[in-house]
Amino acid sequence: MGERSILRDVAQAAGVSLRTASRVLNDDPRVAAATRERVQGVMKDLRYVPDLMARSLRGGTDATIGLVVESIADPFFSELVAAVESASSDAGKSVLVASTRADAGRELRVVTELLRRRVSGLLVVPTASDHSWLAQAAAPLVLVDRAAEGLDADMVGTDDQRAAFDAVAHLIAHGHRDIAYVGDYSRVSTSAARLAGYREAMAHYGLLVHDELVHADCPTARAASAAMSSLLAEGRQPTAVFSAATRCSLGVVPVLHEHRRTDVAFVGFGDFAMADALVPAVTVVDHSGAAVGRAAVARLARRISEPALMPEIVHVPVRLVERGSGELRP
Amino acid sequence: MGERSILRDVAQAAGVSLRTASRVLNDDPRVAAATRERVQGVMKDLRYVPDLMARSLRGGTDATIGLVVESIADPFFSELVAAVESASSDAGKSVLVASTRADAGRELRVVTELLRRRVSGLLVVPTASDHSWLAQAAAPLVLVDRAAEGLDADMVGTDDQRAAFDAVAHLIAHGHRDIAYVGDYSRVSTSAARLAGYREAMAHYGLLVHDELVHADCPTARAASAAMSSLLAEGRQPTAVFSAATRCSLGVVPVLHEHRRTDVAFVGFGDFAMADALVPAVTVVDHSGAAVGRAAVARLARRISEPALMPEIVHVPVRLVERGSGELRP
DNA sequence: CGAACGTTTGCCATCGATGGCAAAAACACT
DNA sequence: AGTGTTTTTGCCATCGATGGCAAACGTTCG
Repeated sequence: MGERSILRDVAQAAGVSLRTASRVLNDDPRVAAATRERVQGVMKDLRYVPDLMARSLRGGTDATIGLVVESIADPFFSELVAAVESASSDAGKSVLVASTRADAGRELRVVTELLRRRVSGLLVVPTASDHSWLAQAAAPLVLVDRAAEGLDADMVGTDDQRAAFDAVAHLIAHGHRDIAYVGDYSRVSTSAARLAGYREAMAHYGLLVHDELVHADCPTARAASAAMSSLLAEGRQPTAVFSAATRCSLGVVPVLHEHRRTDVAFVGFGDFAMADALVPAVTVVDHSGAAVGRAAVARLARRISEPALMPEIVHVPVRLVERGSGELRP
Repeated sequence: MGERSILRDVAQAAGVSLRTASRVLNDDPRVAAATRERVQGVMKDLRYVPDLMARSLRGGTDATIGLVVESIADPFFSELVAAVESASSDAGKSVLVASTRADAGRELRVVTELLRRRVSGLLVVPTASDHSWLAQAAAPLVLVDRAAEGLDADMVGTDDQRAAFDAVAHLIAHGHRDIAYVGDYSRVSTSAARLAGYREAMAHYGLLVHDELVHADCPTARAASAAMSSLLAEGRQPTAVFSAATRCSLGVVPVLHEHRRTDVAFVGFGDFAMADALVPAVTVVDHSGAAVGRAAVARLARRISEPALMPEIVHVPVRLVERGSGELRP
């Protein structure tokens, strides 16, 4: 429970001025080798630990980055948070997390709060709505996973449309023509892009999109289950299904198993826990939060050091993990 | 864009002293109503936002809490992080997250880093190893999920042994006698407690534990899969399985399905995404990170306001979610 | 030996907000 | 009006570290 010692104590004990002690702390070369060693010795003895608050106040910026996501518990975002924390920590920065709960008001509040902390940079997964106010933010900013309306800033994410295109093209290449789509509402911009990719692939290979096979109204696993059940129960039967979100896959896949319709080909957007243990193992687009998180941290570091950079869109490559379910033939 | 304004600017513009402006900011009653209004008006006009670094430096403590977990991406921990962020945010505190990657050295580093930030409190999921050094920590501390060796501090978590006991007793009540155990190594203290609960239940109901049915060596889903496969392939056949971790369940359940042995009863420790969509739906001990997180934040708040409190162990109740797989009879 | 130079070191102000204390103002009352 | 009391306000120091500048030191050279 020893009193925590400050730089003044160190300086005093070493018989030097505060300024010199500070120099030693910051590896300033303008310190005689002997003095440096003496001071460092004292620092060890007193178990001196620099106070980051003081440094941040003086320096005008804190060695933390703020990360704002929609929901921390979501598998994709939790991977993202983990990767961001890991990469930042390696770069000597701590991470402040905050969630918006998909609420624009709350988003404004948490971002403001982070700015008050003088974070050295911000990573934000924008919630759908106007974000021009973010342009005022006095901190380097990188958008993650999706672009923000009314805001020209760096964006690191996946090329959703292209990834969806590839996934659907994969199914088409295996002979499927009646391919169902199950995904979230199109007002979520990433969902819209994935649906566009689906349509683009169908069109590109000269296939007709049957609207009854398109369910772009499943925000939850439960909704996706219902959608899949109804697809199997009536109307034109799909020989393959493309699920545009992990949440949806978690609803669709069990239904296929339950109805013993594992003959229906399946490709999901986003990996999930049991995917490779099921029979057949589930083919997915490897939409990993980890890769996006790492790339976002890298881009933010770049923007911090070179603030004048033109805003840029960075697309993290995704790959199709072929495990069986996506390679079934009709 | 616009220069960020500081309290001095506000004071100047309102024609009052810095101290008075500060009083207005902190709702100090010793300010005339008229003055207060004038100052508040100026604050609005200048879009004044107080600097938290300065406040923290002066106050000696920052309105953040530090959260240290083993791995952020793990489903249990990500729920925990989400709940902690949510509860803290409601209490006006930000959250700094850090992960230990199950490395004692890294744990020491990240905790030290958080202390340098003068967090107002620490929530730590200790990695197995001696933690007496944490007693020196100059910040209120609450351990989460498990106790730490050599450290007498608050602990908020589940009563693992009891929950495991109940789960196994549930299987026994449904007529099972040959109950297999699949779980992580016993050097993880929570795993040890769960195994103890299993043994206790068996003993309590006069059943013999067959060592060949006990697999306490599965740190991953893959290992659990292998364990389950070998259980089904040879030797004494279990009529029920108790999986002591979500990770393990994610390995065991697919194997049961793959071998079409869904007649084997199953109870898992920890809920997971597909559990209620499978057939039969999976009975689990609802070991939710959310509840633990909320309780931990509450306890930390209490400890911050009353530092002299005796350390205490808080057990968050868990309940058995009966969905079908655990109610099968032999 | 003193000038001129480079190397070390130290003093003071600063970042932005808050706490202690005292001064000023406002009010009550004899 | 004068004194006492309460309210309202302001000055200054402080939290801990760092930057600018100047002073002290040591060295080399004319």
